[in-house]
Amino acid sequence: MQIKDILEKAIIDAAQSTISDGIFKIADTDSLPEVLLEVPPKKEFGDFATNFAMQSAKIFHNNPRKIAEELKNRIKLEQVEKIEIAGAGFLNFYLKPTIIYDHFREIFNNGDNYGQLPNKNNKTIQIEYVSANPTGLLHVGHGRGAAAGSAIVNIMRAAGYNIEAEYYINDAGNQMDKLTKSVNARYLELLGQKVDFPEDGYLAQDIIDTAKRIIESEGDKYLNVSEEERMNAMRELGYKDKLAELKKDLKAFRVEFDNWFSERTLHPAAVNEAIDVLKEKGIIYEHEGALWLKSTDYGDDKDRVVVRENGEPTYLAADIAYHKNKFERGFGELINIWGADHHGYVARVKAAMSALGFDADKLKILFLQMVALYRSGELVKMSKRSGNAIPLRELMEEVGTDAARFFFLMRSMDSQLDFDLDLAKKKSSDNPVYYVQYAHARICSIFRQTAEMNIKLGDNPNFNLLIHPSEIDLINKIADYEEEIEKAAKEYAPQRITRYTQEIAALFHAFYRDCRIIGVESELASARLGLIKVTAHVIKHALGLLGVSAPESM
RNA sequence: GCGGUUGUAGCUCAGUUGGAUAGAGCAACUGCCUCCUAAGCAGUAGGUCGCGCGUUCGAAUCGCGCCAAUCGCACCA
Repeated sequence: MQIKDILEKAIIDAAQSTISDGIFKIADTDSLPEVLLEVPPKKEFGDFATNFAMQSAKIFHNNPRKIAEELKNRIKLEQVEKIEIAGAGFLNFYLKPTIIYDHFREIFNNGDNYGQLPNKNNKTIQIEYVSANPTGLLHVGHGRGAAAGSAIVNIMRAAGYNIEAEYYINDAGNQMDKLTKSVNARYLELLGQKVDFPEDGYLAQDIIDTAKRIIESEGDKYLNVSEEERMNAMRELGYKDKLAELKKDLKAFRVEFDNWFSERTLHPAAVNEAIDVLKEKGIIYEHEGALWLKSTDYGDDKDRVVVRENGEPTYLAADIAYHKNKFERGFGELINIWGADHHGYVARVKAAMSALGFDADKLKILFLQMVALYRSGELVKMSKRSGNAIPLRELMEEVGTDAARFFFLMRSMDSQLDFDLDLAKKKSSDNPVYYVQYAHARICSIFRQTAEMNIKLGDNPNFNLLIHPSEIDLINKIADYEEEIEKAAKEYAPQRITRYTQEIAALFHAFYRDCRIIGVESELASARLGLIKVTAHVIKHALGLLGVSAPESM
């Protein structure tokens, strides 16, 4: 049982005993507030604090300090050195120092497993993210989604959730037609034919690269076939090439998926079936030759077309079929990560799911605000090379995968992100990613040297020797780690972990200043080696959740 | 016009069931390498938490109104 749970229980028991002793009276309908234990903002306020007395002032009809006094007198725990009443009625708990050492010893003995919480045995949660069209390169906006999604997947798995990561490939519909026409035009052009480039085609350089690769592998054999045959070939070859490029970039960016779901598999059967079910339920109607979803019945601003006048299903129709499919796969929860520019789309998808009889609340849509790149203080809008939105691979080349991921994960998802390219490239403590990585490298360096000097960690270091404030701070930070993972998972907030890595690195650097390992007597050296061993593990583990490497030397 | 997000130190931002003197990094200024990596550490300074009203013992946090930035409001995806 964790010390927090012990304190919580003791507080509740004390509160209940004040009632049974007749000190305070409460109405039958009242229930005790939840005990909120927090680490106080200042060290002087103890190891844990609760505002329970203030929270219960109302139902006890008494002032918080009086209540706190009664609670204080009833809580007797061997782990607690003293309890103080402070401020408006805070109860501050000061633990016996041995408690933190006992806890730290457990962490130490847990070794590399620290940071992996027990499996929650939940129904698998599906997280769908990136899902960029296979018609061009991933750009930095996709990069932020990729970093956030993969970090959330990692964090939730560490928190003990069962997770399946999925990529939805929009390999059907309009944009594939545009891709086909564009690749076709570039193919012919590169082989010396005169072509009119399609008006709505994709102009970027990467399409030319795709056409080049097709020529490399297939040669000019599609020059002398029918238009139809060539277009079919261009569609499949172009698609294959684009998808391969996407996967290449994602892999380089340390992003992995358990499942790649092709939109094509929904056409036409699943799409038709979804529409038929909606028709049966009477939420589809015909108007001006098109089929409309009556999404206004479910809170949408207006009704939406699902089948166009020309008989083609809209993107929404496929998306309804896709989400229906997801619900039918029986996940406990469905999480989508979308760009902020898609927020207007939520109401209609949820409307369709509700109409189909699913619990739309199970579908959780997280939004990512936009990314703006800055170089020398100036907003960078376009890639010089491609003339288009900045490709993720250019960012990776410029600042590296570690810095790109770390910077993407520094801010909460619903803050717009200003990405400072100059800062991300700096090799100094100004650059937060180096700052954290350096802490890890420093520890590894100490281990290399102590190994040479035959300073031993041993199996059972005496951690009670770690009494310097810098040591205590570091121990406490380490002890917080699993709770931080839990919170980050619950709030889908990877930036909490990013922040945590910066904080623990700062505490380690302070420790490094104050506490030497080489040159102190061996029992103390051993305890300190134990402390930094766990520190290194936690930093590496936390960076791992973010998809950032932890180098052993820099 | 309607909707989402944002507004906290000069800059970039943390700060969730409402709690103690609102935090960090950068930039600025001042110090610290005969000593395990100075890619580091310590200190100083910096605030009407966008504005107003309300709820509360207590509000950066909750409610309402306003202002500003941004993204959206397709038979595009």
